[in-house]
Amino acid sequence: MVTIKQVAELAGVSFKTVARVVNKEPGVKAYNVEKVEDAIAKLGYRPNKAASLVRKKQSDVIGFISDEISTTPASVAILKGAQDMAWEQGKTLMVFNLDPKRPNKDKLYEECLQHRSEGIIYGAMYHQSVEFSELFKTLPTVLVNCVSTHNDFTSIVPDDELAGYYVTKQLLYKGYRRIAFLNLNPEIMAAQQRQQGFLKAMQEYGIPEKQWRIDTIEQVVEGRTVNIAGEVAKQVIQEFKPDAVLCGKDLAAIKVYLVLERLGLTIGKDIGVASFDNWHDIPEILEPQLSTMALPYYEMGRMAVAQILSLITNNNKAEQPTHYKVPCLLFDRKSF
Amino acid sequence: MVTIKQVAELAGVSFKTVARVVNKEPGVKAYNVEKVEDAIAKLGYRPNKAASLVRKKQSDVIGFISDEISTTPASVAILKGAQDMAWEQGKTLMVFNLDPKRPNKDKLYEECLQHRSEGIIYGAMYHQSVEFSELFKTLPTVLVNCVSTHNDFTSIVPDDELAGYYVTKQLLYKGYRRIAFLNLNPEIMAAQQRQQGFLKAMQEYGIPEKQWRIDTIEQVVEGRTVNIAGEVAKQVIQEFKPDAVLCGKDLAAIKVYLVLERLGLTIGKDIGVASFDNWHDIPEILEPQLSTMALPYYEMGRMAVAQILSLITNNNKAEQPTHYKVPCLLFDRKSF
DNA sequence: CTTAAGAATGACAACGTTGTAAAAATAAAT
DNA sequence: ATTTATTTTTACAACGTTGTCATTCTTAAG
Repeated sequence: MVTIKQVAELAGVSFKTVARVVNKEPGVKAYNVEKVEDAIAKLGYRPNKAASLVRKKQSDVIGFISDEISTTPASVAILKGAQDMAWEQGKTLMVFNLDPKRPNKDKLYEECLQHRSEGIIYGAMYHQSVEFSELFKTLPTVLVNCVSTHNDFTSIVPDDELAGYYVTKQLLYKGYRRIAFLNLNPEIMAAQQRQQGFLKAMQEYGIPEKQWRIDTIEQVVEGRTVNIAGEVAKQVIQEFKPDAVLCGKDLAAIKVYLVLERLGLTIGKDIGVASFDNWHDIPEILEPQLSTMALPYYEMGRMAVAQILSLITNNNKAEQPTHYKVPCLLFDRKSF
Repeated sequence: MVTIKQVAELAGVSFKTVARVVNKEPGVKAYNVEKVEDAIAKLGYRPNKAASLVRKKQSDVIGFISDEISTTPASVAILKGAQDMAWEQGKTLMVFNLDPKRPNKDKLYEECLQHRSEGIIYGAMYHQSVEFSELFKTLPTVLVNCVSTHNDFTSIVPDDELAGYYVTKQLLYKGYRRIAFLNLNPEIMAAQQRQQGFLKAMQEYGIPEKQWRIDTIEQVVEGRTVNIAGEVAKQVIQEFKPDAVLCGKDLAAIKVYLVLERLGLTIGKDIGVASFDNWHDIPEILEPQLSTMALPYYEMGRMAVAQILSLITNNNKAEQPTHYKVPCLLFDRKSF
């Protein structure tokens, strides 16, 4: 690899002058700038970020640790948002995935430390509560889509309660009065909070208990989450005969659509369907198109980097960690 | 940040001895090892990878550049595979996404060069042909899910022709004789090659032209790809009345399922459905479960890193680039 | 033409490591 | 006990940058 000194030699100036040109520092004669730039182009010189870091003690790298996140399509958007923001701010993201078999967060954190990351973002697949060791206090650290069990980190999560409340209210507002909520695994915070929002809306409208029903579409068997949306949907719809179904995720809504098609019910007329996620093409591929609460993952990713940067500039001073709840947006289509 | 010298001072040895302990070099007295390890623990020392790189000229970093890949769920698995393999081999992946608005591959390549990446993986969203500048010849470079327009890079792609051939043969073998192929955008290599495989199988079985039909479920309007699976599926099924439908992707299969449910046809009995992708939970959430050709993205990601490592150790010597076609696996479920 | 001030350039230390070679300590052989 | 061989430790240069400060070159003023 060609170094700054080789460039200097070819350009016939001192290597410090080359450094000035490379870093766009002022005070270099135009003819020298030209000579240097020619030499750089000719030799194909690229500054060595590592050497620069050693001297400057500034890596411009932010670590991104995720629990499986980058394989789950729903929350890939977090990564994308973080990456876009990081790039805009002249930072580079270093991405690590937890090994699902031996999930060792600390090991990855160590890796980030060795690369002299300036901060760490930890992203989770589902909105949940996660335990962190003291090690995570080393650098400015922000949690996305999860909170710490001791609430001792700045976190960015979707406002699932508000989302549950809002979509339920919309259902009620449009006149639906017998609603089945096919919720996610209740161990997940998202499920709990949405349920609270759901209940709050029910209460405000004074809907009696017999007119709604909550079931879970995920079962945890030996640590693995099993999707039972199919059977549950069929059973709930046939037994309870709701006039609207609220699904915990778009994938479950597919299942509901299929059941309803088979029963000959017209979605959006005979029965309403709503959901959470707004996952890629799914809501638009369904017919009628699915109305769903979009989870603001992309925005959350951006916010995470923004928060990290703010922590860095404030020198991570131990003020109270902040907990951000990002509102979700209803994509109002045709299914209710 | 604490340095090796501070550790040496506390341990009462020279900093070179500390370096030996850190790098597990032999020839340090046991009592010194202990003193050093104590000091390291007490001070929380972590080796500075950047400083190490400057001296050793070995970054252990592999660059991963993708065109939108990490936002498209189908191929996120590539990234995961690459990351797993990299981690196993003691390498770190540095991930960059192309900005879809201003897709400047070279800029990201430059970034990797500045970090002294040892090699670059370029991953594409769809199996396609991509043009690369000379810059990409700088480091050992491997393409995943795409090939270069001049075939001048080692590439790893799914064997889409074989996949198309195989799944079609399976359909024919099971007795289906009137098959509609709802193919992806024909500009994409995946679509072209699957079509070749499809036709080859048709020919081998001597199926006359009138008994099959190929339509496209994606339209390119002003650079944007628009999904028209819905209308096409409905139209083809009603007009052509196939006894089997082969879908270009699982998402399109959802659409086909919905159409068939409405028409009262029983999938797997009245009509067969097959697809490509094996995308997350979708094939299993459908009923009957969808038989689909799984694209070997995870494996391709792993292979990419393996190839990079082999190129690195062979010093990237300009032998002919190799083109790997990875076979796809049929997940044989219940839909045909 | 001389001088002073300011602009441009250069010399060199420093960053935290690794690599090399020399020095010191220990063990083995005489 | 002395010498030799071996193991362990240390001193110091090197890596490619950036930061500091001294030096040289320009330009303008006297």
